[in-house]
Amino acid sequence: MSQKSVSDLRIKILSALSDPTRLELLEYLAGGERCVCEIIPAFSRSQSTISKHLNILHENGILDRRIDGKRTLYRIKNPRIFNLLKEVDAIALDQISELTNAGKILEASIK
Amino acid sequence: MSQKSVSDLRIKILSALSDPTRLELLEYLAGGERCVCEIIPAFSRSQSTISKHLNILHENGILDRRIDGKRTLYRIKNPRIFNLLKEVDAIALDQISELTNAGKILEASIK
DNA sequence: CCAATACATCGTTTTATCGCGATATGTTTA
DNA sequence: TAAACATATCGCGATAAAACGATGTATTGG
Repeated sequence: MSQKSVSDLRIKILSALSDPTRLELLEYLAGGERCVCEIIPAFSRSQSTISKHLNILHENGILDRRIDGKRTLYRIKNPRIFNLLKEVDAIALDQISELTNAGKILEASIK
Repeated sequence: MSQKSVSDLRIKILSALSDPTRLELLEYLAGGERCVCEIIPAFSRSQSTISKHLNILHENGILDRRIDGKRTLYRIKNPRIFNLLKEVDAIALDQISELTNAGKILEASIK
């Protein structure tokens, strides 16, 4: 049995989210469950690449998978993931406004 | 000028956090500003490795750096980072209790 | 039951990341 | 100003991750 520790899971969750395509997939799936056949044409990546990214998100407990006939449907497993992403965005926005402020200060000091 | 977009920053922040040593560094720095000379002996990694990880956290806007004489001090730049980590932990804990529940269900079905 | 559809997986190439020792840089102390 | 100290950076080998086309595996419609 693969012993699960919070530390290991933390890294896995964060790594799973550290990829632009996977973040876009999550945003896309924020709209609800979707089959791979819908997802692929919505992205400018090969079928195998999308399949792999979906699988990574699934392996790391971010997405749930459900097979219906010849289709495979993916959905967000735990909506908490969006709280997490909101926190990331909050920090990103802080970083941007920090730069903006630095710009203003510089601008003011030039006058 | 390196155009900053929220999407880019998101990935950078998440990538910066996707490493066990860097997460440990953040936990260590939760105790407040520390100089590298204190940090290094607290970790079982080479000086160059720790220096690099600190630099990655700094480059990605997670840590602030301050030079005082021949020492360099690092500190958490934005305490929001801990909210982010709390959200990650919440998801990790959900994943663990999900497994625990699956175990209980299995256990019950055996009886 | 054969062809088509929907995905997953494999094998390969390219690119990034980790860790380390060695070396460079900058600061202070003697 | 030379030695010592504190830290960053370089260069490299090893490992992992990303992308893609090709191939494998179910499932279903005809």
